[in-house]
Amino acid sequence: MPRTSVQTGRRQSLIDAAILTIGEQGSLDVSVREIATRAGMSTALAFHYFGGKDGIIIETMRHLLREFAQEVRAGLDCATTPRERLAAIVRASFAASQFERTTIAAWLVFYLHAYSSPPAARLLQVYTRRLRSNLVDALLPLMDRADALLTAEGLAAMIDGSYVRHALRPQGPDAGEAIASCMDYLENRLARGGAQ
Amino acid sequence: MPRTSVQTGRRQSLIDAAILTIGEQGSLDVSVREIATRAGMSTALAFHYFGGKDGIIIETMRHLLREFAQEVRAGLDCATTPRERLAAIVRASFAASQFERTTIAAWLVFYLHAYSSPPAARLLQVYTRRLRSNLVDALLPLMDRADALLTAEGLAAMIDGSYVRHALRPQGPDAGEAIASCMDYLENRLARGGAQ
Amino acid sequence: MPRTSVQTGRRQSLIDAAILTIGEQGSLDVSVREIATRAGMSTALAFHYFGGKDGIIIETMRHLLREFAQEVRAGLDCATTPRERLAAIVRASFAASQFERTTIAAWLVFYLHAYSSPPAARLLQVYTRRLRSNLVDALLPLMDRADALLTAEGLAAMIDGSYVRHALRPQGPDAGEAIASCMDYLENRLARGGAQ
Amino acid sequence: MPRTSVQTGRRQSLIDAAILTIGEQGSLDVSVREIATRAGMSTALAFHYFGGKDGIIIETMRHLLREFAQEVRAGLDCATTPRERLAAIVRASFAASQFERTTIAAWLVFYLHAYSSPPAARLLQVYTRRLRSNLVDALLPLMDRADALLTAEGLAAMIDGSYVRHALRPQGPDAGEAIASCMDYLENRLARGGAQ
DNA sequence: AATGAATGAGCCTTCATTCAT
DNA sequence: AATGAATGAAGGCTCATTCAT
Repeated sequence: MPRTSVQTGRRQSLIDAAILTIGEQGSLDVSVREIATRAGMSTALAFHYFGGKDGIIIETMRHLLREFAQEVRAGLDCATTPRERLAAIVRASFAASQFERTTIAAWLVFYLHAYSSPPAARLLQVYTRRLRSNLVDALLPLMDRADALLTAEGLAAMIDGSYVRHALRPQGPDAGEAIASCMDYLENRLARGGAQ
Repeated sequence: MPRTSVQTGRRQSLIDAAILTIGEQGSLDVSVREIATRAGMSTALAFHYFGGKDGIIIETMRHLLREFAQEVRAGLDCATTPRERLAAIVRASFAASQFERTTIAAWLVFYLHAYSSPPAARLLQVYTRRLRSNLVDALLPLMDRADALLTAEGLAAMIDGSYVRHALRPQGPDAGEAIASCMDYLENRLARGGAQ
Repeated sequence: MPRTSVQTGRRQSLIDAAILTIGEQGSLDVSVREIATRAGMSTALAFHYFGGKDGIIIETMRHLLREFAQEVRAGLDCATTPRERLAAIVRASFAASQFERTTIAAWLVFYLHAYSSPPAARLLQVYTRRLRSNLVDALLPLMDRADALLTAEGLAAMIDGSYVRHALRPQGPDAGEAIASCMDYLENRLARGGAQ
Repeated sequence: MPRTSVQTGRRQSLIDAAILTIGEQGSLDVSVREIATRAGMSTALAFHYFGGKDGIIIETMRHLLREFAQEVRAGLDCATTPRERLAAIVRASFAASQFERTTIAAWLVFYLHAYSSPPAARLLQVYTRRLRSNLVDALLPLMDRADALLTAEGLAAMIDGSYVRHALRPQGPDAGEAIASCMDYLENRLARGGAQ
């Protein structure tokens, strides 16, 4: 049977609450009770919807990844030149929906979680690979394959590093600076032809 | 009274076990019991030495940071030119003692922990600032102040990003590649004068 | 929402078990586990209902005080003359529901607990004051205010003292003797007009 | 071998610390560590001297009882008439060395402890009986045996009750009032011949 | 659909106690 | 005599999870 709209709404509330709670705490060591309370429902209902804490975690992760993927797709749809495509991917990474203190922390938590949880690792890998192939595809018209691979890896590292560092800044994250850093890296790679 | 050598040894065992356990689990949500058992002592003794779980965590963090600082200092002592100084810092970041799967994960865990724990945040900031000033000092002979600040931030992001990404790779981290990436970033910044 | 009858029953079971356990042990140093087991429920459920050990203690104390207050009220309702009112209060103090070895010990434990626990002290004071004003009110028709205050205090001391002493007697407490002692004190005060 | 004076001093320090700690806490649920620390020695030394927590408790109790017995004996030595003997016993009960907030609480704690600890009960009974026979002996010249027994019991209850009640008063205990209450009780019994 | 009741497991922590020095 | 090291046991409490309603 199809999910009722009420169910969809409840599920979404719970995922939102999970991101918030996990992000604030900077850890998965949060109780289902707290998440459920925040989402305005009983613990038992959260279990009913997601089957368990693991379900909540995986579903929350999936939500974050899906949102990011949409952001990327939307950006790519409006881009025509390779450079525009690259800029779109970078911009998507720091889009408003993602680049907020709490959400950043949640991202990092999931990164770490994937480190020891196979299902989480699988989930993350799917998106990681897709992003990587997006980057390489956009770079191939601009350089040879070897350079493209290195540049993609470097850019991805730059993006992730900016994520981590901005999350830590007391003054809060700044998407503009992060994007500028990444694009600067990219421009330098393009200008120098990746000569190492 | 001075710490006896047996106490020092026990404390170190426990810190090592903590890094291992936290790193493997990718989380601070590990029991003191597991850490203590791994270190070959009773839970109660761990409390006797560290006062509590928080004490263990903070002390473990301090150990990691101190070890990194030593690595940096050792590298800087052998460096003469600015470029060598920069390379030394980068290399220290991926030194063998740090850049191992488990240790990397522990680093990230502490990063996240600082996110919600003031004492951890203070501790981390001390080292973060020192590293930053090391980078800027080494860059100032090579470019103007504004560029130096941007480059330092970018290089730090590149280092952290490489950390995160290498931790996730199924094939395990590769210090050589990470160092190459960071040095490439640096060279490009130097060559182009940071023109954005 | 109103407390379900099952909840009320469970709560009462736990309070009864608490009185028993605390009374037998003569101390608050009893484990929640023991109380809960005796009440036929899990430790976790005890926490669910009472929020913690403190909650159990305070609620148990409240129960004891409430029961005593009811006993007093019931006695006063049947009394018409001042002397009858005084006798009623004395009798209530040694009523069957209160004057049993275990319960007496529990009373003393709570007395002592109030000594170092502000919430317990507050709770106890409310009842102490009410009892005192009951005594003084009943005495005022029989003597002047100054004497009434002294007599009330003396009678209260006599009641408490009988409590303590009877609790200690190997042969167990004897309500009749205790009541006789207290009434004798009272009669002497009335006969001599409290001349000191 | 005889106890060295150093040992005697240490033991006394520990007993004093025990009275203080137990009295403040209003409970035997205090750690040996706290007592020992307060007495300025290590936990292990406390064990060395007293054999265990039980030893500390019993010895502390014994100290309190002995001190009280001395106070009584000293008072009786100066008394010549039966009335003076009775007054001496009452006064000893509220002597400065005993009637202080902390000490009172400690007394009550031990009373309760005797409730469930045979050794403590035995100890207490010895003194209880001696006090009782002191009272009866002093009363026999003034009334017949039956009345003397009742009066002794009543006076003892009055003393204990005053103890309990004064310990609880926020304004602190007042020895003068307590003594007056007890002597008033006694005078009334003597005047009326204990006619019940 | 939704929730309170209920619990076993586990965690952090403290404690009384012993032992080697 | 005196102490730090060391531990098994126990306690209060929380949590993920199930179940009956």
